Amino acid sequence: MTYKTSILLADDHLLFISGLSTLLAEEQNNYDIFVAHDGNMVLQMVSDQQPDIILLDIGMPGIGGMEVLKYMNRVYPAIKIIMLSSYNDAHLIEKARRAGASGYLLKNCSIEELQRAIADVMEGKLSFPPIVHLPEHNAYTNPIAQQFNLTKREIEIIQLIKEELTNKQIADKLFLSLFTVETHRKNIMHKLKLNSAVSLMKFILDFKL
Amino acid sequence: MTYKTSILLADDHLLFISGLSTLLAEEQNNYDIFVAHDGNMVLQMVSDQQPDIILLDIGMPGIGGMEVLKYMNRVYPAIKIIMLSSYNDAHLIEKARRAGASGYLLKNCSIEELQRAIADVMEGKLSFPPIVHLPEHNAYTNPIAQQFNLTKREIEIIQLIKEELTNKQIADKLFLSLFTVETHRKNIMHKLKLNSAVSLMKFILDFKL
DNA sequence: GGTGAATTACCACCTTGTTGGTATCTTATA
DNA sequence: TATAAGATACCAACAAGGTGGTAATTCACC
Repeated sequence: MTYKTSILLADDHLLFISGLSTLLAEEQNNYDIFVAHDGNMVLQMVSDQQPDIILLDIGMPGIGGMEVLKYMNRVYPAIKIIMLSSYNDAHLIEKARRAGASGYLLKNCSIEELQRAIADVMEGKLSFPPIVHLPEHNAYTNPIAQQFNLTKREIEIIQLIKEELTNKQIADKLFLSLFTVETHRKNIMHKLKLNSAVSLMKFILDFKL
Repeated sequence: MTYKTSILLADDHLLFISGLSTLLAEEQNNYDIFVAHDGNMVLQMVSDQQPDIILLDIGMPGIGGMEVLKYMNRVYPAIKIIMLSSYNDAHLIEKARRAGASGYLLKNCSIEELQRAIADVMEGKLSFPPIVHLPEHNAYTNPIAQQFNLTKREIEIIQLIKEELTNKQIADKLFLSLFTVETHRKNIMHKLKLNSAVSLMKFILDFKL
């Protein structure tokens, strides 16, 4: 009999782990699947079953995935951990890597990618998404900003408004006249069809400018 | 041959819908399963397949679940929609109900609950979680609000400030003197250690008051 | 019944932002 | 090179909010 890779699925969404365990159990590669739906249960299952790999939801309630990861890494360094997350966030990925994860998978990956990652990790490799320097959604490429025809300077000023600077402070920072900043602000307000500094702040935060 | 209930699974997490469709396909009750992983694909699949039921993730990126729900309800009123969500949030549940959903399921429900909900909805019933009046995290019980010793009235006024009302408008709405509102605002600013209306708005949004 | 917190109300002075103008200079581009 | 868009700068009148006061009334709670 061939060796079965034992996998612990840890995610608080029952539907997700039921589905995923069915899916994995169906595959010809044999897996032993265990499930846990909160941090405490993970700790329990790990000490009971000593799985090879844990697929660990990063966003579990209570003891979160990151905390479990750090704990596991300290107490069971032999167990490989692949973080599961909804977010393709370079920052999160880095955090997981530094905390000792063996991999990071997006929940919208395919089953093939999942199997590939499991296989890689079992061979001792790491499995992280390539650091894609996507056209990052900074303020300048923000679709909202484009939609409202905001200019570079206007967006720059919006960034400072977001930092709660007054027109005077912005003028000093950018070596501009107070009048100039007022003019820019006036134009911004027109373009966004707003009529108060407070509304502007709400707009900026709501639309993540 | 018995009639198969056709179900469209709409969720951006491929692993989730792969798993769930396997799980549902395995069940003795026969389902026809289709999947979609974004809002546009949902619209496409619905017009192609005319499913009986849509299991619709409330948090899809791009065109969100709520928007799809509203659209479906208008254009295909015969199709029943069960919202899938991670959040047991009375407010969200109410929103879904009012927008015409036939049900609301938590992603951490069991497969049995899912089947029960599908069956109920096919019979024309509604399937919503019991309205549990949990200690709701409204503005009044918000830990931040408590930490800063904000009074009921102050929180009430903060809610209106968040709606971009001016002091005058708040005074009219609450049948108070403008001076009174100014006083409340002054006290709020002191308690939060802020010094401008703009900073206050940022604080309110950042801390989700 | 007294105390303190909460709510209400007022005033004067100041700072900040809003609005609707005008006007010059630069820069990208057709 | 002509034109348009962008950035810069100024002004005046006005609106909104910020600050530091005072003070009366209500209401919960000891």
